[in-house]
Amino acid sequence: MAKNNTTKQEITDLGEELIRSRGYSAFSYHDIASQLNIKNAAIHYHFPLKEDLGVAVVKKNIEKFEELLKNPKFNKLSEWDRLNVMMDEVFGKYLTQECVCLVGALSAEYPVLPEIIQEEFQQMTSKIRAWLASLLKEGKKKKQFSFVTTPETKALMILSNMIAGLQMARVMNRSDFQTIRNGILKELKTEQS
Amino acid sequence: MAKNNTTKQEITDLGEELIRSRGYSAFSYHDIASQLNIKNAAIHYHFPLKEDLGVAVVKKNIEKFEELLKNPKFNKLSEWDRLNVMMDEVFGKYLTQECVCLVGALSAEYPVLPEIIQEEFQQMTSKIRAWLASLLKEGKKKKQFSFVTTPETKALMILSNMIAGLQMARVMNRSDFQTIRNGILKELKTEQS
DNA sequence: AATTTTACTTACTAATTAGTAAGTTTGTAA
DNA sequence: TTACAAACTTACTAATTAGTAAGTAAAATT
Repeated sequence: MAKNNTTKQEITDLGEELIRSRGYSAFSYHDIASQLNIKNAAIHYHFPLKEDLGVAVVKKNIEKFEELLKNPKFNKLSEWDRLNVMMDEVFGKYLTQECVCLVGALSAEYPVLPEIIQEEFQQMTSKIRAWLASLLKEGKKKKQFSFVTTPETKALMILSNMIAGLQMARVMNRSDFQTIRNGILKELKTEQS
Repeated sequence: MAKNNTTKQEITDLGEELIRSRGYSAFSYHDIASQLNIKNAAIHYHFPLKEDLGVAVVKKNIEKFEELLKNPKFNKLSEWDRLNVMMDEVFGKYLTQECVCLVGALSAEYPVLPEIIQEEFQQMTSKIRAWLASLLKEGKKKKQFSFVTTPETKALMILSNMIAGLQMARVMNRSDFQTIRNGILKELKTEQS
């Protein structure tokens, strides 16, 4: 038929949304099929195994992240502004839906994920960590950021604030994420080494 | 038969471990039955619905937490030491297993939890948050802690560090949690208001 | 024009799942 | 000692699940 050459992408996008809202274990091919008005087997045509879809979702996020890092406009920004863009684009943007970030969704159910997803997911988190640590290091050198720990430790702390900030915002108040976000920025401004 | 009057408790304990390691959606009554050498229906005898077991697990944790808060020995400790005990008892103790804390496990799959579990879980998180905020407030007054945000914000930040710290430790390095823990303490020592 | 490939649908299977109904055995109370 | 209740097991059901095999229609290739 080939009436719709974007079905595969629609499946990937909805798959990601379902992973972020319900988790990898808790979403089913039927959820996707019914929402996209296609049949179960159509999803299996594009992604024979559920783990194939999972890997595609993680890979898509890695690519999106790497494109952001290569974006010249992004790289012209100050360290401070790049941190803000990261917080808003990679994490805060999911606040409007009842979603968490992909890192938060997948790390919570890490032991039950298929090995191939675990491996891809490790790649993703280590890339984000490494980038954030280098941003913090550079920003500290330029006196934009102030913090007392190593850049690697501060990167871990900010990342965990983002991840669980979204999770907690879903349980209690939507504003909890913004509260945490503002707290991070305030500390980066005022801490002393 | 009544040969074992602790079966119910064993089910609750294993249920909690499974929720923390695999998640609420991803564990089944069969997992419990096979590990405890009992039958499926034996679990349904004690907990007719899966959500009944979920609620029991959350309630058990609330009680454990409240008993800690009422413990005279615990209350004689300094704010600094109470924070350390909380970090180690409520969170860090699960590091040895491939588990996260209950807050991290349940908040990640919050939207798919039965309503009755959601409500009980909200109680739990708000109690922890409130207690931590008051500890930080008191500790700041006594010059034990130093931080630039409100105690409520700092409580949120430390909590999210604990929650996602355990999640990330499972994905990357076990030591990530300790790194975050030590970072929190270092910042509390050295930040300026 | 004939053939093959793409992108599906129809129709299914086998496994896993929460949950139930009807027993069975043991301990306890009358 | 009889009745009853507690704590199960046996044996099931209905629903959901990932995954498959075979067919079909349109599009691209030859």
